Amino acid sequence: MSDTAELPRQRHLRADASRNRERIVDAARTAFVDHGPDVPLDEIARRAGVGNATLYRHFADRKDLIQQVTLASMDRIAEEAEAALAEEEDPFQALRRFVHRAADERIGSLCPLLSEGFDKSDPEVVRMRDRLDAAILAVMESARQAGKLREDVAAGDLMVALTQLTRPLPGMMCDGIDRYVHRHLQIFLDGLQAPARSELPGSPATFEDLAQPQDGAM
Amino acid sequence: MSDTAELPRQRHLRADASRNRERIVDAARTAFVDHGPDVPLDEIARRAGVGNATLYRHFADRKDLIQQVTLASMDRIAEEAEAALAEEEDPFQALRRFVHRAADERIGSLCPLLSEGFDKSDPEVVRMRDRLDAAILAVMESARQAGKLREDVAAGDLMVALTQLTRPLPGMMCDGIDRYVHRHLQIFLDGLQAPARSELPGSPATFEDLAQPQDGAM
Amino acid sequence: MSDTAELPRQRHLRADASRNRERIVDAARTAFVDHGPDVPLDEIARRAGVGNATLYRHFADRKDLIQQVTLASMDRIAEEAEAALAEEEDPFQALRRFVHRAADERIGSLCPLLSEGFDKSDPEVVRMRDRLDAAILAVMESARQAGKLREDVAAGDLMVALTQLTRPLPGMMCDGIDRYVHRHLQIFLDGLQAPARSELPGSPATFEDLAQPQDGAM
Amino acid sequence: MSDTAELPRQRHLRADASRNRERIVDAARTAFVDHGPDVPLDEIARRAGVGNATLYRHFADRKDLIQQVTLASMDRIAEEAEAALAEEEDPFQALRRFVHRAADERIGSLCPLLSEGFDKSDPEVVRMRDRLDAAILAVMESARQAGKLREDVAAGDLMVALTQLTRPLPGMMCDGIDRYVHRHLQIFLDGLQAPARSELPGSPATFEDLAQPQDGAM
DNA sequence: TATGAATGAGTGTTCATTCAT
DNA sequence: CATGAATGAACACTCATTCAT
Repeated sequence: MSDTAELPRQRHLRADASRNRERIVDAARTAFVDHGPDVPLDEIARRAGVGNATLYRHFADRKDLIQQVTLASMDRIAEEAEAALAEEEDPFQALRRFVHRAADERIGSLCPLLSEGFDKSDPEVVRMRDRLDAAILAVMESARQAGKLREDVAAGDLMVALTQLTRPLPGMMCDGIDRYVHRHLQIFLDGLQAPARSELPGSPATFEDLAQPQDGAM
Repeated sequence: MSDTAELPRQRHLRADASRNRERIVDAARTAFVDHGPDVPLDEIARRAGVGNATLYRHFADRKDLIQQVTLASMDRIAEEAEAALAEEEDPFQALRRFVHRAADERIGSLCPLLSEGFDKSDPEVVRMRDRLDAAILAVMESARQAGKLREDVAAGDLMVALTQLTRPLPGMMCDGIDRYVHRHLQIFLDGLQAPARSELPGSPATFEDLAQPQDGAM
Repeated sequence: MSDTAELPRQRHLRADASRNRERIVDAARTAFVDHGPDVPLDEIARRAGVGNATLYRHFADRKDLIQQVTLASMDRIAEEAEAALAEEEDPFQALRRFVHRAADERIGSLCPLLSEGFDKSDPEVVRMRDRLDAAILAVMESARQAGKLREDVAAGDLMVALTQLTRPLPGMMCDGIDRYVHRHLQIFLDGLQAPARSELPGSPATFEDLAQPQDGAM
Repeated sequence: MSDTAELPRQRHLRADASRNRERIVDAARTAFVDHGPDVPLDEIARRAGVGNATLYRHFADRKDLIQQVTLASMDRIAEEAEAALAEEEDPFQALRRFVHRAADERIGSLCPLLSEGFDKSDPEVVRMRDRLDAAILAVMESARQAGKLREDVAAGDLMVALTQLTRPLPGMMCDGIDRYVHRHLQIFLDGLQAPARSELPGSPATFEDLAQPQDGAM
């Protein structure tokens, strides 16, 4: 009935069960942001106000939970990219807006989780990645067409740098790092602007590159 | 016989004990880089080829080990900064060189460790931080004097961004992230160049700011 | 017998969980008696027939377990004192009965545990101590009124001596010390009888004195 | 102090070695008194001002050290008994004096150590026990002959009670228990005086009984 | 279905004892 | 002979995951 059709894991989910699932995902994101990726699952369950076993009813294990949380985050970020492209007149300004909004989504505390044992072959993941890839590519391509974005960077470069620059420092309150995040992103964006002020080593990293564990490219 | 007067923890350290200490510190740095800051200490001991208790003879606990490893790394990085300033003609090129060399030192996998329960009042730490601060400030000031470095950034900005951009993604082979690190640093450096292409939010972060847990500045 | 409502730690405790808790407390008391206060908690769990983590679900740490075991023991001993006073005609005989019954409760292996890191400010402990204090005082006062108990002793004296004389010798089978316990208590009781046969050094120790870590009195 | 010829462990012991041995035994006794029988051997070595390995050169293991410390203590106590008998006119006063002096020797913190894995067949132990037995028996017999000591107690009773009443409470500073020790011993001695005020359960425990691990007697 | 409870495997840390200088 | 160093075997405690109500 409601538009949960976007993540139709289980077809017929009881109303309270569906609500529990939502709460767990939200609690997990918050917990990851606050205490890092090793936060006890019991803590997440506690924050969500459910028993620990309920968490396991919805998510097979920690990896699965991370997967779902990450998907939800990617969904939001893709929306940000799409909105930025649609609403901003200046293409490079759209890129700036997207980047800063993604930072506010705490993308840094979630995307690193991608790397652990993340199942990149999961169809859900593939679908979401493609969507996000497309959205970001669109923003970048628009800026590039306008001559505002340097030529030697690709979407993968942006995502990795964005992720890294917004990662919480372990043990440091999020407010600690937050003070710097937007400054550094702004500097990085300045570096992305055309004309390029230096030559980059290596080759542009596309989104697909992120999925490949091993790469000999240089 | 000039002893290693630089870190005179214990006066008379037996030759083999000293060798073990070195091996543990080395193994720890490698292990932190490979598996993150939560790597089991037993794993570190195993890599160092010593028993676990030997590790505890040299380092009171995980925090202490991190402290020592970090100090060793800061030492190396300070040297890099000093050497870059002394040997490079172009002041901004000195900054570039320092940043890329620091990345090769895996600074990203060590300095974040600063944030956890790091004892910032430790005299050794204070001394090393001051030295590193001075070295980086000298590089930056030189570049600034030459009109190559934007005005609205300070040493703390550089250190945090450098740290973040070089952090290993947990679980990802180091080679994975390494592919991007130097590209991103180069972009960031481009963003640092004068003239500034945008206005930065917040205020420049000095080295001292990094030591303060709570800051209301924005 | 005290009703179980006296220790309503958790409101709704599942039947099996409650049974486990009981078994752990019992196993702990036995283990403390058999192997002293440093017996591995795993051993206690093993005796109770539960996993080690189950023990930690019920008791935060060793201190907590000791606290609970001690409380249970104090409860039983207080009952003994109350019963002795109520049922024995001869007041000094009531004292003798209480002392010997307390010995059978293995009080010696538990009350010493009071001294370590025992949280004397715990409301449960305070309440129980006050109850035990009142019960013993009543017995002693009754005997004193009858002119059977020497004047220069207080409840603290009795408790400490009772505790010491009934402590198990580490490593000695309990039966080893048991052979002597009741003999020695009987002798001690004889020494407590009025008229006093000698003058005691120091001053009577009240129950409150036992709670004070430091005392200059002599 | 008895001449050192009594403990001719090693025939030709270098002067400094002999001094070290003494210091270790002394440190061990103090450490046992202060921190209980589980005090780390390194702590004892530290107090003695020697390396830990030196301790192992003199004593095979913890058990051996305990054995030697106990022997030294028994030696002192035997002397006290002999001196009391020789110097006091009133036989029961001799008993009182011996008991209080033995308490000052912290016998309680050492004799319990007898029970653990104590090698009772060690000739040294047998010899010392016989000597101590004889000394105490002499004191008691003297008092009994004078009609001052009740008939139904033996030397083993006295030693066990004396040990128990002078044991330090774990974790409680020694001064804590010290306040009570002499009071309780005095009461116990009063209970020992003839005429007996009650009938004792069981049978008198001789010194030999203490050596038997298993006893069905009652 | 949701839940509290149970559990075993894992980690940090200590300590008795052995080794090498 | 004396010592600092090394070590493996504990033990306390945690947590992801499974079980039973």
